[in-house]
Amino acid sequence: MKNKFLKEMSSRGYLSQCTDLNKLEEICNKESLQGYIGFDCTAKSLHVGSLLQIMILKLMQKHGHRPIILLGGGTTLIGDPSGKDTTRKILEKREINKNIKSIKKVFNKILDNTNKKTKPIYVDNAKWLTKLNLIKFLREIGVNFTINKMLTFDSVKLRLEREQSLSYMEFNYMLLQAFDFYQLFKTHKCKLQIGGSDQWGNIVNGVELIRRKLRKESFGITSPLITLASGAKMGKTEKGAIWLNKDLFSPYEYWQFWRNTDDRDVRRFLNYFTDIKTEEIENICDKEKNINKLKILLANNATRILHGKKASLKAEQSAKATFEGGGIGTDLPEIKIKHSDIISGINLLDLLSSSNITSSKSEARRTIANKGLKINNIVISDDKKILQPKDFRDKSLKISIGKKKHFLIKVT
RNA sequence: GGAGGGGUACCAAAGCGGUCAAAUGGGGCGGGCUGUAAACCCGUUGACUUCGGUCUUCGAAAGUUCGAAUCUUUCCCCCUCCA
Repeated sequence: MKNKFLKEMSSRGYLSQCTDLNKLEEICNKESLQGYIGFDCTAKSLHVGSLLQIMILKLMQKHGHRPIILLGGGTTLIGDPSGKDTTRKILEKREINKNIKSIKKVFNKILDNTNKKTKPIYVDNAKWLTKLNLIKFLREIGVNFTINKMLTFDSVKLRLEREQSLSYMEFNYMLLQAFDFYQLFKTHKCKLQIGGSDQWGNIVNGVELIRRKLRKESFGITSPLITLASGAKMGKTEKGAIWLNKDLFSPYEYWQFWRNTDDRDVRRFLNYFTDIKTEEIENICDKEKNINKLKILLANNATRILHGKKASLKAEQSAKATFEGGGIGTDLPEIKIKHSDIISGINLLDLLSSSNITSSKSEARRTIANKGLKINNIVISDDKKILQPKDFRDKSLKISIGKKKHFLIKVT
C-alpha cells in the first residue's frame, strides 16, 4: 500500500473493508478528499464506542483530507436498526437539536480547527431529509432498491431471524443513509463514507445509488467492530456508558477508564486511541515489561487527545496520589456540603445516598457490612456513623467505595 | 379476522394458592489473592428501618379467597401458524 493515509489506516487497525481499495488509493494519491462519517444523536454525548470513528477523522486531517461530520438530526428521527435488537426510543426534533449542540463540543476538542484546508465541515441531514416528499422520493430513490436485496442486509436479516419485529419506519433507514451520501456527493463533492463494520450495508447502498443516479464513483470504508478482551462491546459498561463529554464523564474518570484496560487490549488500544506512531508503539511495547506503565501511557495519551494536556496531567497526578500514595488526589469527584450541616453532625448513610455515592441507603448499608467503605482509608463498620467537624481535615474528607471509587467531601 | 403460545427482578429462566422479596445461571457490587489486569475463591444483589420488622414488586385493572406471581374476568403488548 503506497498511500500514507490508507497505510496508516491499515497499520493502526482502522481498516476492515473497502469498496475498492486500489482505486481509492489512486485517488488519495492525487487529491485531498472529503470524507464523511455519520453520527447518531440519540444522547447528549457520544461514548467511547464512537471514538474510533473520530480518531479516523483525525487521521484524515493529518494526511490532508477534510472530514465531514454528519450529525444525523434527520436519521435519528427514525433510528438505525443496525446492531440493535429492539426499536429504540424515538426522540423529538427539539431534543435531537440539543444533543447535536452538545456532541459538537467533542469534535471541536479532538479535531484540528486551525488548518483551513482540513477544517471539518458539519452537516445535519435533517436539513434535506425532513423536506423529502414521499412520492417523489419513492420514484427517484426507491426505484433503485429492491426489497429482495434489502432483506439480505444484516441489519434487517438479523432482526427477522431473531424473531424481533422491525418496523417499516426502521426498514427505510438504509435508504435515507444512502440518500445522505448521494446528497453529500452532490453538494460537497464527498467521495468517501466511513463507518463501523455494521454500516457496511448502508454504505454500499450509498455507493450504488451514486453510481446509478450520477454515474460517478464513490468509496466506502469500514472500521472493525472493537470488542474488549472480555468479549464485551466497547463503550457501554454495566455501570453506564463511557461518555466523551466532560460534563457527563470527568477527565479523571476518563483517565481511570483507560488505566483499567485489560492487559490483552493495551497494545491494540495504543494503536487505536493514541497518536503515537505505530512503530514507536511496537518499540515501547517490546521494551517495557511493566504493563502498568503502558496503561498509564495509554491513559495519558487518550485523555490528552480529548481533554487536553493539563487535564490529563492532573488526572495522572490524582491517580498517583490516590492509588500509590494512599493519600488524597485533588482531582477526585467532589461532593460539597454546607458547613452548617456538618456542625450538628451529618448521618453517613444520608450523605451517601443524597450525594448519589450509593444509589440507596440499603446499598450503603450493604457496602458497609461488606467492609467496602472507607473514610480517609479507614474501614468503617458502623452504619450509623455521624460525621462531625472533627472528622474533616482541611475541610475535606475522602470516602472510598471499594478500591477504585473515591470521592472528596468538601465543606463549603 | 381465526387458532395456539407467552409477558416474573438488570438479563435469561424456574415457580403455578400459604413455607415467595420469589430457585438457578449470567451480569453488577463488595471482600480475598494480585498489578487499579485476567483467572480463581467467598459474600452480596427491591426500598425504608429504632434491626423487632414495615412497605412496594411477578404486563394493567377488577374480582374470588383468611391468604394470589400462582385461580377468574376484562384490557394491553409480544411471538408462531392460518386467512
